Amino acid sequence: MLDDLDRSLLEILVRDARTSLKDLASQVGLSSPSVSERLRRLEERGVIRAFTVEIDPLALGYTLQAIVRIKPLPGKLHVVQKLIEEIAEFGECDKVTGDDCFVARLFVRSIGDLDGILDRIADKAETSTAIIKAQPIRRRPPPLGLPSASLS
Amino acid sequence: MLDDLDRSLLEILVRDARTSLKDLASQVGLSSPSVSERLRRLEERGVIRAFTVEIDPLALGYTLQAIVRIKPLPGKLHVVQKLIEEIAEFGECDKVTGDDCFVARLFVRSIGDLDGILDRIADKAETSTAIIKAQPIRRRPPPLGLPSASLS
DNA sequence: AGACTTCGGTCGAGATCATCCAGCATTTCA
DNA sequence: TGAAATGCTGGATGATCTCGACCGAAGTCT
Repeated sequence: MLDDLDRSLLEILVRDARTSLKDLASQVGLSSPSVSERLRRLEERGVIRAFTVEIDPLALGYTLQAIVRIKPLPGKLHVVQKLIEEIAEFGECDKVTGDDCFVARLFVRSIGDLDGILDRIADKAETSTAIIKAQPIRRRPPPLGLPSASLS
Repeated sequence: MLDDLDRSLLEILVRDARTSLKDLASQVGLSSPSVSERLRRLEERGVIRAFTVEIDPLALGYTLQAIVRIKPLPGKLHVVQKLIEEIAEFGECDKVTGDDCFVARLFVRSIGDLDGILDRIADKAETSTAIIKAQPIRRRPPPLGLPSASLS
């Protein structure tokens, strides 16, 4: 499904999505039209979901991040999910197995904001919040290697 | 610190990091050298942490994701943190307040892999794992608006 | 006030890059 | 075996980026 060249291209683009076709081409040993075509197909197939930019939340004034576990009250699941989606400060949300239904990441500018946002769901769900003190690993893709690399 | 033009540029780039300088320029109403200079400074200041590509984990064979809460045994904190960093399948890890010290995202290709990886830290930490069933919100940046938009 | 400096911007020319197209090698399959 | 499909290359052409020169507004110093 993905060959070595595709993987090399992805690896380079993960590090710098603005690498020119020419550079990509010379790094993987192809011509630029070939690279262009490969990227087009990777996007088309959905392997590449998006070219994007990673912004430092601090630069936008978000000095605090929290992981919030959210357990909607009976019958409130959909309302809560919709609410979460609408609150732009939620930067990520997963629906998981187990007692807490959602695990979400919240960006806030102050403890006050945190309180304000959690208040908005307080009557529809139980929440439990953990403030992020450090980020040992920031978002990174899973290993690009062949399906066998689990025992690194 | 960031003016409206910077914010517009970031907004465009979040959607497509490969937008050409010329397009950026015409969309925000500047010349391309100006845009180029602004991007350079945004990178230099660390506002832009990276231009990157978002890859569908499924395309790499990772059919399963889990959120793992990890509570190192007494004295094992640093060993555990190092271990997590070294295991490439951890796609994200935050150190948080509260009882569980780390909250991490794990990409795996199968339940077997999940078990294998958790085994590697089982003797150094208590873990509790929640399988991700759906992703209501995939990674997105916090609102780019001015510091006041918290009460959306 | 007037002169100087800095900062961020424009413009235009030359260099660089992306894209289009024709053509070629390889593979697949009836 | 031959036809079709695939994926590559190289070169021409048009688009884009970069660099230097210059400009004007705003702040600073005498």
